[in-house]
Amino acid sequence: MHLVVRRLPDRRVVVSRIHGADPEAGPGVGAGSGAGSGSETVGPDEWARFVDRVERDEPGVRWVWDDTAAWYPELLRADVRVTRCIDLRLCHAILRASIATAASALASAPPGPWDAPVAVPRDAAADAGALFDLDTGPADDDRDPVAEFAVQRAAVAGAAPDSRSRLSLLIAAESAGALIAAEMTFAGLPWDAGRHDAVLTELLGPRPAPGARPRLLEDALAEVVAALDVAPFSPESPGELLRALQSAGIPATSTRSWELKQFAHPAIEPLLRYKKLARLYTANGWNWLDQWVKDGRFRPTYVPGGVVSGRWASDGGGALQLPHQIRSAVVPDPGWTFIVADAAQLEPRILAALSGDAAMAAAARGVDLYDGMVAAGAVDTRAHAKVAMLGAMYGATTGESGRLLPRLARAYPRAIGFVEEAARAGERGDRVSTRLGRSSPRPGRAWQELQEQAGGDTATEAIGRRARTEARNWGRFTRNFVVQGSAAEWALCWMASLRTRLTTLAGGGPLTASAHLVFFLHDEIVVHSPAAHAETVAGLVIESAAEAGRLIFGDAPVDFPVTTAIVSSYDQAK
DNA sequence: CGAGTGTGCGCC
DNA sequence: AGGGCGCACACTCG
Repeated sequence: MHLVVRRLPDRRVVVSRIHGADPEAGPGVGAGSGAGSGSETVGPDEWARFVDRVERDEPGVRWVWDDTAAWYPELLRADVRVTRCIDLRLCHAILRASIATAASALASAPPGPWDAPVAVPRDAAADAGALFDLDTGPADDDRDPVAEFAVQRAAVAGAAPDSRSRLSLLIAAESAGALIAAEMTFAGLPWDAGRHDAVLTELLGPRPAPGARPRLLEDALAEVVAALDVAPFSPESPGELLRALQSAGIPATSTRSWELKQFAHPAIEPLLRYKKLARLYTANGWNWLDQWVKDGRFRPTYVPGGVVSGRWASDGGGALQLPHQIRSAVVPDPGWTFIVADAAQLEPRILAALSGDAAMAAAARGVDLYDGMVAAGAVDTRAHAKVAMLGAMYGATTGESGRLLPRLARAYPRAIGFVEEAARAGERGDRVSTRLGRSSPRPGRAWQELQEQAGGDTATEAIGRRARTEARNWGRFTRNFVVQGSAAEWALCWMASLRTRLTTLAGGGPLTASAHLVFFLHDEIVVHSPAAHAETVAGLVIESAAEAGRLIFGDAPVDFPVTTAIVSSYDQAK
């Protein structure tokens, strides 16, 4: 297996793999003939050194490859960093679905090898030869990255002028995100297993034998059984639990905690305690620790673009759902510290900027947007401001949030009108787009058929009701999509800007020898940094947030303040 | 017995 | 309630 390197204008370097017979006799770098003119081949043993040399000799180089997750971990293990890349797989997905490139050849082509998900070994780090042994996913022979890159550039070039610049930014940001995701997995989140064990022991009792319940869980269950005056049962089974509750006269219809909370019965408190502790035990207990924390690091796989809105997903260990209960186990190395930063009220600020609502932008001028709304007299309390805004962005129609909406719409007609319009578009079956041009998917076949049926002559009352419900459901999705997705773009730009600044600060050397990102959670980041650089890094985090706002919204008068905390464990932030 | 679905709950 | 996820477990189905 050899690697083919082809150079394009503008310091683009396209890399791909060749299967089958070697185009060159020996390893090393040579002028290739087998892979076409103007290309070089690089032997697998030379690959990391080759990239390192090009990065040094040709500043500003942008690597173009099919899938960052398949190329970059190998380089990181060799202490080689990449400054910029284009991740063709991620960008293909964006451009194929974007309304702004709907007329392109890329969008109108039938599904091809670039539409298939690429399987990457789950634990690439444990499998040193992974890069050269991939035998899953589409054959590389079917995926010519040079041709794909040309098709993608043509798609962007064919878009309307302001879409063009936004899509270019989106593509760069998405690709930078892929680099960051690989780097965060490589670095890992520093994790103190001893502290984690201490938290578990305090809350649950000592680690039980396999199959047994922890002592404090057992105690809570005994209290539940006594209070209900029933025979012992297994609360993990919703059926058994429901029967036990009902036999004690509690008219529960489900076993959800929020429903059980409303019943005044002595069994409820220990039952809720049981559920809380059981959750900790099963989701983030000793088994989780054994499985996910190795050598003082938690290394989840991040999945850039894993959510349709452009948010990241994660794979393994529930990285994006780390409960606050165990964040005290996230501890920096000796002599190092964490900078934890959080974008304050990101989504409502994004909405203010998206909609150009001057009144909401004014409320967003201060540190706390919700306080700003109260100060402007739009709502009476901060709690009301928050619940009303969240309701507006999520599409709440009833309850407190629904009642506050008219007031909000009077004070901020452009902002509320913006999300309402996104909802109407979804209800019609239209697609919507984020600020930079990521578009929502079309509703499914069943949805469209239902709407058509409801519009026909033979539609029954029941069909009409179902169609309207489904239309409103899809409208809530598109309503939220524009805000959530644009916020995800802001966060990508924030991280990408910060990554560049941290690289400059480091001035070279291995990734983990200087300040580096170790965690990302939608609107929050954690940097692991030598203690001496903490204040500097905090400053870079704030600069990067300002740059993200400028990149995406230009001179729109909306601030994106971030709170930064320099802490010696993750739970100390906020 | 394994695969798929539903429930409940953690995070934003 | 109302958007987006991942994961563990119970349960169902073939």
